[in-house]
Amino acid sequence: MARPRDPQRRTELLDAILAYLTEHGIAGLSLRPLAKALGHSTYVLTHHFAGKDELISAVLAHLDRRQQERLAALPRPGETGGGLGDVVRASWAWHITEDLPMVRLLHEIEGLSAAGRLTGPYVPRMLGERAEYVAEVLRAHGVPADVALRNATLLNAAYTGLQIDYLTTGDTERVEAALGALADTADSWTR
Amino acid sequence: MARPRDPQRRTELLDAILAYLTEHGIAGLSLRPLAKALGHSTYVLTHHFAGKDELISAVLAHLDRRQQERLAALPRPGETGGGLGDVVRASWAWHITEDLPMVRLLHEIEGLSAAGRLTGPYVPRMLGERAEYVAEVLRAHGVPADVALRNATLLNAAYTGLQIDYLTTGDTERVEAALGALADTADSWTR
DNA sequence: CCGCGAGCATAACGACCGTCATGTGAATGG
DNA sequence: CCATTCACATGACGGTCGTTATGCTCGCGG
Repeated sequence: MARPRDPQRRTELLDAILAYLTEHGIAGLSLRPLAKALGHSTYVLTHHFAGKDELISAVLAHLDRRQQERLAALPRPGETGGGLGDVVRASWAWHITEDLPMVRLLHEIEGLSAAGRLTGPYVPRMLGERAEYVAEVLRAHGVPADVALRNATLLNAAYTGLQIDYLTTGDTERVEAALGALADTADSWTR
Repeated sequence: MARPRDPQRRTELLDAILAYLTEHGIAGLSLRPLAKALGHSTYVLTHHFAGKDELISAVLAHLDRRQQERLAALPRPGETGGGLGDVVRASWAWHITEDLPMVRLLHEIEGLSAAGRLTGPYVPRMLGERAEYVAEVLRAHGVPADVALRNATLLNAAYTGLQIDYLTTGDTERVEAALGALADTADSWTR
């Protein structure tokens, strides 16, 4: 036996690919420009991943993992402490000011997935994990399980829709007024 | 002078193209398969539209027009008559049972537009027209203009997000419970 | 009824696509 | 230290892409 495989290489590549995708999108992805941006030949991509389709699946899985970490790092307002609206407001501020390219990519992916143009379990899984986070917070505040699930679904849907609205129209004032109302509603659920 | 141009041809083509796009998506659009589906050669497309980019712009403009007609045909609940929630429930039922492929296409387009991968004024304009319809209904019920705009934004965002959730996860029960709550909220604004 | 232009097919162009066989060098377990 | 395996570049493959030059047909205005 000789030279063992480097188990980190794949993750490094996925991080670099993800960074590339946040700037160039995923819909018209082409392997040659991607490889060039990574400073390699296209063979690196077909070697570590079986082909383009498998690469995209791996990227979605990686993205799912990264979003899970993001959720886990979020404050989990219990029966004491701040409300859910604070999480909404803080998330919005972070997304808009620090993480816009990634948010754009996520909405491109969600749109393609909703259109049935992206298969695999990762996108529905990401939606489910977000819903579960919110529902858990609501239940911790004594909200019955079915109401918690319904309101979590509604809150996430509205948040997503407002992001799309903002990204599409750029109308900060109108969208952030609506976001304020949404955050207030979320607060009213946890008080 | 001879044979005058047929002014209907372009609209006929756009309708046929739109029908094709609802089944095959717009992200990976290729002229050859599209032309074949129309029963023509690709030259029909480059002849009536300057090129692929202009064709897509024309399709988006056409789609915008079709959506305007849809909005105009919607009931306009005034100070008397049914509430806004009824419109929400009826729209949902129609979208899910009769117009799913078009809804899929619209979300693919919105996602691409939010990601900045689709230029032109048509997608933001469509969002604006939907918002204006809802805001107008709210104002007709005596809601102050700024509140009407804010709630219209919120309602449309939530509706869009719920559609994406449903299209992605297929979880009818959970999403329709949330839709019910949303429709009830909309009713409470117009009573 | 003639001629012209609209509508369209055909076929070719160069560019780019994803994939893969082959070759090379470096690293490591035995 | 050597056999082996990984990591990667190179270059070619058949295929598809958007676009366009050329030419035919057919329907209307004069």
